[in-house]
Amino acid sequence: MMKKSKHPSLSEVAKRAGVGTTTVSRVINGGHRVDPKTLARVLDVIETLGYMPSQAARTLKGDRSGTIGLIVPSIVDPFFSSCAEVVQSIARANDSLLIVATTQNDPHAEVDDLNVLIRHRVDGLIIAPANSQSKQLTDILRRAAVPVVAIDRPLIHLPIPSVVADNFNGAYSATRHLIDHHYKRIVCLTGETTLYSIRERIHGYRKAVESAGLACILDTSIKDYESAKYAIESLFARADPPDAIFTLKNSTTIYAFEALEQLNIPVPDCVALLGYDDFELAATVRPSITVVQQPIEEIGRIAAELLFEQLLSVHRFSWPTGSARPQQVKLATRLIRRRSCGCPQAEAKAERSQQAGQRGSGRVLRSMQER
Amino acid sequence: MMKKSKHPSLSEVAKRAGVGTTTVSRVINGGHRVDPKTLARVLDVIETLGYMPSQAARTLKGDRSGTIGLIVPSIVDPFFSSCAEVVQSIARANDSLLIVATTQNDPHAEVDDLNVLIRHRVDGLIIAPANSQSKQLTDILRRAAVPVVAIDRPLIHLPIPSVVADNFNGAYSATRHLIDHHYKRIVCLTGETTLYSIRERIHGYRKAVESAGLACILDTSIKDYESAKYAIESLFARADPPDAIFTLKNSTTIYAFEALEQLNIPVPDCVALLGYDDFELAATVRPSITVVQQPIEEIGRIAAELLFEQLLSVHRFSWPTGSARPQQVKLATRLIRRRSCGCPQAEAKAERSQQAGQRGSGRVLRSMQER
DNA sequence: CTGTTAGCGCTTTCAC
DNA sequence: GTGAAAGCGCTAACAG
Repeated sequence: MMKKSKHPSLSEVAKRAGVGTTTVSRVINGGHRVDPKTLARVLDVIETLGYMPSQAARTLKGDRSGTIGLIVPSIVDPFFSSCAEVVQSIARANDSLLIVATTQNDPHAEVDDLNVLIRHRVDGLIIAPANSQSKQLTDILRRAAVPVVAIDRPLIHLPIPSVVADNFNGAYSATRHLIDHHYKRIVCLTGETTLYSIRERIHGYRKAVESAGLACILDTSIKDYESAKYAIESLFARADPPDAIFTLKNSTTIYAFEALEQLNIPVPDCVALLGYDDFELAATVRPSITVVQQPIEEIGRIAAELLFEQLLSVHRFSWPTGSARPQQVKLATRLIRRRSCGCPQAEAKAERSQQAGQRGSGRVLRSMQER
Repeated sequence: MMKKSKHPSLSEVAKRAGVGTTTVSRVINGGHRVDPKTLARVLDVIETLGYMPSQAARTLKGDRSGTIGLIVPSIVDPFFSSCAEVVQSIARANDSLLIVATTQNDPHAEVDDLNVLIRHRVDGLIIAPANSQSKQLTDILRRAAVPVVAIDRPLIHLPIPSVVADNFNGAYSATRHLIDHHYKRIVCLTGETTLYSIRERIHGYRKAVESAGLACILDTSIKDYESAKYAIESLFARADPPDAIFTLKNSTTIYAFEALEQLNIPVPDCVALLGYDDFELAATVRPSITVVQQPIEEIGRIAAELLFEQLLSVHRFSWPTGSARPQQVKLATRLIRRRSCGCPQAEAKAERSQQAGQRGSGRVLRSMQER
């Protein structure tokens, strides 16, 4: 004979304990104002039955669902998995579960994910929008009236807070660094030019080279190792090969590094390499790679904190105090100087402690507020 | 005047459309057996109101919650984030959301997470248990009667399916490979010896060295770069330094690699290095690192498929057909020969295509079934 | 084809 | 301290 149903319900507990449902409810919510003897008995029944309150019922009753959603392009991408980890831990600290949905930067998938999450009545949402100006996305968000924080890429057309890195200045000062090294032909390699972050970086690069009177050599065709190798090969086949390469994305940096090695083009002697976004082995490969480091965990942490701030205030007041809320947080990046740009070798030991020490040191650059 | 409530309900839609709730319900569930004109009207109202059915209500009503849980040590760990990504995509294909919870291998956190997920009535669960033989964990799982699949580490004391890599043979043949290179003093470096996977690898290593009549030199103290460096330093300060190092974990491999470089111990000339678990730049660093590659995505994919198989069959029958279900899937690993073990350099181009080609080629070694 | 109705499991007045 | 009862939003019998 098998027990058909799945989970015991509160009323079953009440029955078995010989009390009313109210009492059981009180017990599982802290056990205040319950007679110690009753309390003990109810707890005992709960234990025996293995009772677990149904979040579905609670949610239906009007409570929060106890979940927040995270919509990102990918979860294998170290940038977003780091964010996810931080967000998850903050969610846990706020008694919430994290639902992760990935979009591969496909606006269609993004809208789908968003709708599903709304059906699930997530209490809040953190999203790295594939398209910063998607009308459809903002429409849904506006209607759902669910607290949202955008990360990595702001969401325009809508007064919602966002936490992003200062892509423009990160790229600008990186390029400046190359210029200071007296490189004259600095090429910029990238792909995914539809993304806000990449665009900002391109602007930073362009601003730097142009104001230095240098040529803006931009190749936006990099999609994989093959295209990177092809691009580099072509560049070096020309009469005026570049003397520095600035890659705007983690994977592009790696592709370029491998291609240069494959093509026997010495770095930094023949060409310098500087990448946007740090990665685990950037200091270990030879030559070590100079990069623009983003305060990834800070982004996740601040976004999550901003979100739960909203959640709590929404709980208290029906609408947040008149104070300006939608903050646009922009975090400073750091240039990590290693060998590939031509800088003298940093002592590895030093870099290690340096890396450890700067954890979570991303500073808030600007924190404008406006409705 | 601000609208107080949040989401419109089905009955509001019904009222506005001048129909009964059943009709609306039918509409949002495919719109079958509904008069086209009524259908259109209802859809219109839904559109206007921005109505989104409440999953909470559906779940309460007895439907599946449309969520599955994933409990892993960490989400930044490439191994688990890869699993997560695959699982998420399969979940989506089955109209389910993925809730991710991380434990940092802390059994306490694990139990907490599990309980919360059960409260949320996840339809199924994929878990990489911190402790394969946790009584508490198995008790909860048994009672909750929620479909579960274990990954990376099996869950004993309970007849649930698991999908793991063949750690023993992976480590065994890796060690054999070093032995075939005529190394005589093969040291094994690791930490986290409480984990099933690590233990299996140690067994594989031990079996190989012992049956070859070599010494078993095991250092289980590696926790970070410092400890790795210290261990290696100590080993080489001895009269009989090792001529090969076998690291059992991704991070350990990297620490060892960096420490060797730091200590100016040439690889593979002075000492060979072989690591368990492949990583992105293993082929790019110099020397490139020979590793045991695990079929990570396969693990995630098979686990998710196994899980949804259970979910579907549970739906049909109240209990799965008498056939043996709890499969213990063990997937073969591959030894990727690169330079650090002393093998001649593989042509990089070849490795690239090789890597691409072998994606998802993890073969099922054994697939035993037993109640 | 369509409406009425009875709960799903829980919280929450409001009485006792 | 405690219980009875009214829903939260939805689905699924049952009637029509």
